[in-house]
Order: sequence, then C-alpha cells, then structure tokens
Amino acid sequence: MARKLDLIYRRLYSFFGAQHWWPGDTPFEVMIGAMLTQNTNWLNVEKAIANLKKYKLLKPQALYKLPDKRLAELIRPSGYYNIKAKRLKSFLKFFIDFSGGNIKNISHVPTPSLRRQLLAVKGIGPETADSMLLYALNRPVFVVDAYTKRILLRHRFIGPDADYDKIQNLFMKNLKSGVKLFNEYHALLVRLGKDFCLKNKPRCSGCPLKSI
DNA sequence: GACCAGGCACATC
DNA sequence: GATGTGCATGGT
Repeated sequence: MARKLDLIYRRLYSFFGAQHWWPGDTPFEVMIGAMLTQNTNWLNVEKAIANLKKYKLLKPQALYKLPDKRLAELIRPSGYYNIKAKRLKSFLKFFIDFSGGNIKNISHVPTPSLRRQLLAVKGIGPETADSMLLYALNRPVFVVDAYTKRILLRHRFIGPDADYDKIQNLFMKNLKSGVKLFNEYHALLVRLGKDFCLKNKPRCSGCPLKSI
C-alpha cells in the first residue's frame, strides 16, 4: 500500500503540478476558511471572506464581538450562514480563550492535544480540525474529505464502510510523515476529485490514476 | 432546472 | 450503533 500511495502521489503531481494550498493570507484566515468551506464550494467561501475583509473584520476579537445576525449577513454567500455564524462564534470563543487571539501562543501545544481540543468545539469535526492543523498550523496531519473517500472507494483501496480515522491512518501509516507532502497530497486529491471523480457522473476518461 | 460543493450536529430508530 | 435530516448559497 505504501508503494501504491506513493505512486498515486507522483502521478497526480506530475499531472496537475503544485496546487499551492491553502489559499489564504494568514493562519487565522485559513482557519475561518476551513469552517466556511464545510460542504461548500470554495468560490462561495471567497465571497464571504472578501466581505469580512472589506469591513476589516477578519480578526479574532473583531469577529467575536460582531452580533450573530450581522456575521451571518456577511458570510451569507458561503451558505448555511446561520449555522456557520454560530459555529464561527464557538470557534472564536475557543481560540480567544485558548490563545488570546494570537496563533503564536498555541505553537507549543502538542498536535494530539490540540486536535482533541479543536474537536471539542461545536462545529468542528475531524476534517475541519485537521485542515486547521495542517494548513494553518503546519502540523503533519493528513486531511480526509469526501473526495478522498470517493477516489479511494472507486479504486477499491477501501470499502464503503471505511470511516475518517481509518482512511487517515491509511495515509499516515504508509507515507513518510511531513507537512509539505500532506499539504500537497490532499490538495491534489481534491483537484482530481473536481476534475475526474464527480459524484454521479464519473468522468473517468483521461484520469491520471487509470490502471493503478 | 438539476446537480453539486474541501461537513457537522442532532433526532430517531 | 447505524441511518436520516436540516442547514443554503451560487456555479456549471
């Protein structure tokens, strides 16, 4: 399996090239984006983030002080705006309480502990937590998402019952752990998913993973 | 107009 | 413990 996962990575990288993830100017922006992109197209998330930037609200305290209703209005383009406003608030409370709003204050916290604490926040599940850890905090954690599962399933690397942890372990036990590799690998899987592994109509012809 | 998107919490059985 | 459902905009 280690050889296969390695081969898949090399195929994807040579086919698509570097994906330059995560799009975002600061770690804080990445974390907010991670919440807003839950089951949502990234283009819609960009609109929401642009709104927050326009009013200079993309800062922990400023965002936390904002009334839920106003926050929901600003992030409206990202969909699920009422529930996401609540989720953002619960994350912001955690982030401010825990770090004082400064990312540097959590740089010493061990990854497993940080992950547990993120998962305890309402609105943060495994993918969101791991996206924050990898793409905002540069921790070597593999991010699993719907594309990852669909791709592995279609190539019969997993069964339909494989859960998040099982899929994550598949990568983390078989790859050489590293932020750079995990960053690029997940981004490439998303790219492959968008281009070749759609939900109902698999556009398989031309797929760079053919015959793997 | 249908389908889809870089999930998650909660209800119900 | 497994399965179903609500949340919602905007692009293709």
